[in-house]
Amino acid sequence: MLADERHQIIISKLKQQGTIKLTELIEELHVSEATLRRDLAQLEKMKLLKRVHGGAALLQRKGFELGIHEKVHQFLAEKQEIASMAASYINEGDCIYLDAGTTVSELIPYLKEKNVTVLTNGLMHFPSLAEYEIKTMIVGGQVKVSTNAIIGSTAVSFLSQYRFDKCFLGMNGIHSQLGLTTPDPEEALLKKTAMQLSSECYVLADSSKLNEATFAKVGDITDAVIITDSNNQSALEEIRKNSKIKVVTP
Amino acid sequence: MLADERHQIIISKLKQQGTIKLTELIEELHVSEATLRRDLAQLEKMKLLKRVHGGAALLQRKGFELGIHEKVHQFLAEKQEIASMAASYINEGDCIYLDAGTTVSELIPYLKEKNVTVLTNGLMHFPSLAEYEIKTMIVGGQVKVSTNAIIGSTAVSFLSQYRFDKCFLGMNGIHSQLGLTTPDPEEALLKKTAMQLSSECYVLADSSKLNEATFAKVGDITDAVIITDSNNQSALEEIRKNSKIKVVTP
DNA sequence: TCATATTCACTCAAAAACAATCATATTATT
DNA sequence: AATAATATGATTGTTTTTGAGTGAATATGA
Repeated sequence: MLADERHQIIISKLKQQGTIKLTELIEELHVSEATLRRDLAQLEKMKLLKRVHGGAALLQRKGFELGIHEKVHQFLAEKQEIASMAASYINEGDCIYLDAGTTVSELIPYLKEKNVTVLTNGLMHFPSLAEYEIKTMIVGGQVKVSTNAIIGSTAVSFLSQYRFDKCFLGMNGIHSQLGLTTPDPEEALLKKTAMQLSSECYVLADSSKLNEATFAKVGDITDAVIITDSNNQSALEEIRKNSKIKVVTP
Repeated sequence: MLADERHQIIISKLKQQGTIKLTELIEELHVSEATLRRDLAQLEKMKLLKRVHGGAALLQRKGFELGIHEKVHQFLAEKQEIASMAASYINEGDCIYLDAGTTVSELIPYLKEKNVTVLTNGLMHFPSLAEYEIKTMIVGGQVKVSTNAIIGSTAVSFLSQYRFDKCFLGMNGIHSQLGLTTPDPEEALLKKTAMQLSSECYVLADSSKLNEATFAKVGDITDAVIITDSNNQSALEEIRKNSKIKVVTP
């Protein structure tokens, strides 16, 4: 077995389970302990993992991938369905704004064939955008570490130099009376700005966000097309009355 | 069997399995080891695969993690020494600009205790900056996928809204007559802009860059303090004459 | 705290893979 | 057909990878 192959297996197993024992790897790959140790040492040097006593662990940097591990898998199926529907609204050559957030992330795989230009404030989207070779611009400004989003007044004024065919936003609260809300006022302002600059606005949110409200208001529910799933029928009916809402069916 | 035929088989098998062993190919194609080695060397040169010990692997240029890593390890010890010296020039509370590039990356661990504010155009720095919880701003603009750097006119005009105490730049060529150079004119322009906006400029480059020149000129060697290692004495003497150069000793 | 059991880092020798060279075979050109 | 250009295969010595053995370092449980 090639060393490179071993490395790939180690990394993929790590990503699956978060940590891995040396003994486990010995059994599975049928190579000596010394070799595996060398492999781990190399991979550590490449900053692909961190060695711990007895094996290795993912290095959870607060950069690109953090938080993802907990959040990303929640409602993953729903998020993918939602993203798939959202993608159907995109036309060839559109210029679109992608908000930070995990639901919006799921939209990226659909973008390649649409040949779009993307502006985003979500640093976590970048690896994926690069993978699909999508023409990308990044909003300049201050980085909010906890969400890997770029926010602040600089970001707002940067954003206002552009116009978009469509914007795709994540949202924490969608309420029939209280409108679209998100906890951080800075983020709210950026979302609001993006909406004003876009011909069409889409809010992507799983149904757990329906009939919820958080601190800072972004806009009214009529300001955007809301795309969500059907796992929260009671809330859906409430909101359906007076909004442009699209519901994906599983 | 035609050479071209072999090449196609190699590539298709690679795409199937991700990696391939040389011994495997020998058995399957019934040609000598030497020939296959030559084949792999050629295909590698055409960037259709990457040779690894024992065979070959697909080169995954996807996103971040790989591709860069080959470079990361070259001269790593030197880069760390250089970064360490560069760090000694930083004062508490400085506002600094960090250029994209692997050498500059090594500077980041030293920044935490200095309590600096960082503006950078290097997306690859972000995970590390986040890890050390450094106050960070990102330059807005177009992303150049191959280097994960933000460049272009937007980036330049974004940059010019700021002033820095120090800037730390990577550089591809440092030549006593031809000055500081880098292959991409867009990147050169951004570096140049950063230098004009900074009170003090530092160029971080291992000694393999000395007495080399590439396409686009950034400035003269007197425009910045050059920090390099001592592994290229002949080039050092040439440059030492008329520049502010600092040499780290291993 | 101590004793025990893992786990670790290091060295060394064997094996595998490597690059370089040269002789031979194949193909192209005149 | 003769020659040149290229591709191939065998041989060589060198480098890299590997696995086993050793003692030191670290965790675990009494």
